[in-house]
Amino acid sequence: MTPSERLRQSGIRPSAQRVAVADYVLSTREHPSADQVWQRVRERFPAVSRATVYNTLHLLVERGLLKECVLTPGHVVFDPKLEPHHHLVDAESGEIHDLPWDAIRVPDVGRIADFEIDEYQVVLRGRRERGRRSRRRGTSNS
Amino acid sequence: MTPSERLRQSGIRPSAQRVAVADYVLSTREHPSADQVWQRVRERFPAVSRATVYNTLHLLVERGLLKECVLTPGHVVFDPKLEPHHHLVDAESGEIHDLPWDAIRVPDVGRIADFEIDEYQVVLRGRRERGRRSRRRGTSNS
DNA sequence: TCCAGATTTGGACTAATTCTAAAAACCTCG
DNA sequence: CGAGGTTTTTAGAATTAGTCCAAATCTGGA
Repeated sequence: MTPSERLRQSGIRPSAQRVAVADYVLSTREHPSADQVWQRVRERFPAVSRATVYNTLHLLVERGLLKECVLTPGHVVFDPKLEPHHHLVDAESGEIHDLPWDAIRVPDVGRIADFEIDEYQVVLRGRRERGRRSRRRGTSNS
Repeated sequence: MTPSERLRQSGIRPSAQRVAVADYVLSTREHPSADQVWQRVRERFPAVSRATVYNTLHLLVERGLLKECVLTPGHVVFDPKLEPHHHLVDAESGEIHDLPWDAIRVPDVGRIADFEIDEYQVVLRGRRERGRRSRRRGTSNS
């Protein structure tokens, strides 16, 4: 399905600007920030304003076509992968990698205390291995 | 151990301002933001500048006395609990709750792909139950 | 075509954080 | 104590990410 069709399906009128944003952000695996999206979109559509990019991103999130995630301080990024998955942050480069849901099986957390859990994910931080294969216990990053 | 002693132990000179910050932030369970810390500290020490509070918080994080965490967009908070644990975010109030490490047993993630994992935690989002006990599958929040 | 509503725009505005340069506090040694 | 050097603190300016706004532009339907 084309981005334009997806927009229409979600009740979003596919204006040229929106399609330009969607074209990029709904297919990337780069976990871009809003400003990175703006940069990208301006390459092909130099006139888009920042406000339009922000508006569109929020619209896409609202309609469930895009996910927003915060994994590192002061850095909100967007992720078009809708299926549940986990995230691995490279502590050195800051790069974010998706991990398939089944890579880590969390015993089902239907409820915890008196909370009903809407969603959850494991967030991992680590660094690319350079040969040495030590292994450490996980620690929370709170 | 007093906050002042802990500072000294970590090689941080315990100035009055730093002690005031540490007194609060190293013992709270509120997951305060930097500005909340500033508010708090000013109650007892009206002259502290915001810059000092930020400096001190960073120093504490650097020396490992405090953890910084981002769980919601545009909201960095601090957590003095150093032991590994998970986090549960109340989707309605935004409140952050600590979950004991053993509340969720993640099968050990020593390595994933070619990454060495430094730390990890499960981040959950949910809402306080009001009677109805449906249960949903977890979904990532990416 | 014309209109009402939807969309986009640039710029002003805000909030959070960092930076900066000067002032204040604090050691240490004589 | 008192000078001199280092560390810390301070106020405010600067920066960054993001929001808001009113005006201009566009669009689809009658």
